[in-house]
Amino acid sequence: MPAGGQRRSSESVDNYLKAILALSGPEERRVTIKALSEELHVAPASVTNMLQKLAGEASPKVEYERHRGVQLSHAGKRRALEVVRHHRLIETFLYEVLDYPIDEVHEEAERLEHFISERFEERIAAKLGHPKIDPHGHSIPALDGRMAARESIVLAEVQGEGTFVVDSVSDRNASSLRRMEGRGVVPGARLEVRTGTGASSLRVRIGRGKAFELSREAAREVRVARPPSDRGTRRG
Amino acid sequence: MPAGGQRRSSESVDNYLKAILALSGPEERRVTIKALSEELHVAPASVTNMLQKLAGEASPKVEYERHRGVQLSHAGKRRALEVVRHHRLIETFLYEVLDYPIDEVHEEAERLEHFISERFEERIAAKLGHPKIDPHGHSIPALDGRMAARESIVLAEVQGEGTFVVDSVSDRNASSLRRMEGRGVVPGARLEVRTGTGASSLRVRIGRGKAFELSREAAREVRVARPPSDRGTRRG
DNA sequence: TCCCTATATTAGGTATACCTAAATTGATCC
DNA sequence: GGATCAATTTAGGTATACCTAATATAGGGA
Repeated sequence: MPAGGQRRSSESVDNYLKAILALSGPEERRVTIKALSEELHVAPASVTNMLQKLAGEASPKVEYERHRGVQLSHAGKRRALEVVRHHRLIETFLYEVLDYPIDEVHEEAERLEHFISERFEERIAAKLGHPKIDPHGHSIPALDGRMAARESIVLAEVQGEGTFVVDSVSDRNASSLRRMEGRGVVPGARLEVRTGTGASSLRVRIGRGKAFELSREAAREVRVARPPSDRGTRRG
Repeated sequence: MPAGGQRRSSESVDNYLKAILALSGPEERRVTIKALSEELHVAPASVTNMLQKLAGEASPKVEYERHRGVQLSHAGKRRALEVVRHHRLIETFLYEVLDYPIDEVHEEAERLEHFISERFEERIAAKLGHPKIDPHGHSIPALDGRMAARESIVLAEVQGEGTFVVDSVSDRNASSLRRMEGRGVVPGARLEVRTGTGASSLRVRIGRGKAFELSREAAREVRVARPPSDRGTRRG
């Protein structure tokens, strides 16, 4: 037997499942080998191998057809959501209970998510009051895998002007995350887009603060929603 | 590269180092392949292989000579103590902060000890007020590897009668640990040995409770110390 | 001293999960 | 309808960490 991370349904497998879940989006499109290869920083050949293995198991975690990409099976989606639940609960726990800086939360969770027990999961959830949202603004899947759908759009894609509420900030890039926090771009903050059309950067304002520039690049990390008062209105 | 538990100084290697540390005792005797094989539930041949690998590294973690057993090198001891520190801090944290039952703490710590970051270690230590003892009564090594020496003896080896303080209860056997807790055999408890000579069981009493029988087998899991008031006296 | 046995070692294999290089496929472009 | 090319797949290899079976060795007892 290998290293030890194995008998426990495998860190690698978990990462493939999570990546497929993330890349297939809410519409659950098929995911290509290339996309997975880039997401996971693994050679395409290795991805093919792994998918063939996962598709050939007793209860397959993916549906895979040569040259046609993959989709999660029911079992695969279940496991992927469980790992996402772990990840987001751990992030919340590190942030709320252990006072981690927001930008260090992701990396630790990325490792620990594979190794915590059901009991650990249950205990931190209880300690946190069964949170539904993590510190980045992402929904935490429930125990049964259900997850609140969020209606939000990528800030970089906002056209024209408008007022929004910050929905989430991606945890993938620690330094960007740190800068966002420094500028008050945190979930729940009121965000006003001043000028957005076409330009390579957006001019935005947080609450009543001073307006500042945000590159489209950086704005790709942020999702925003219409403020509650704005229901049904369309302006952008 | 293998599963993922590898780039991080390896779960397996950590477990070998911990086992050598535990088996070599305070006198740091050489440890045999057989002892390690039994401790780790791994075939003797596998142990030999691993030790040869560890001894042949750039900065070797063990000193190994064919047919003469192993000892930890300075680096190896350092790492082993770091893992023990992780283990005991995690146990304390699970018990104190997450309200784990005492008998579930070990298994979870056994897994997580390999994967937490320095930051995590530092945060839980701070949260707990830099504890020196874990919930089983074991000393927690300091950051620099120093560990308070404890003067205690195995309860099973007590001859005659006497009054003691429970020093520690082994975490290796969950069900035994649970029973001990049920009877009040927990670190710090006052324990009186009523009759002990030769018999296959001991008659003991906790505090002012009712006396009960404890098999020598079970008593091997418990370490006791002379009560503070009893310094210098010898009775057993 | 020599043998015998427990202990240890070597030799050869397995599975996971990665890699590179070579071969194949499918889709598009002319 | 065939060529071209990017994407994918196959083939063959690496490292870790296990395993079993076969072999070697050390140290005690006759």
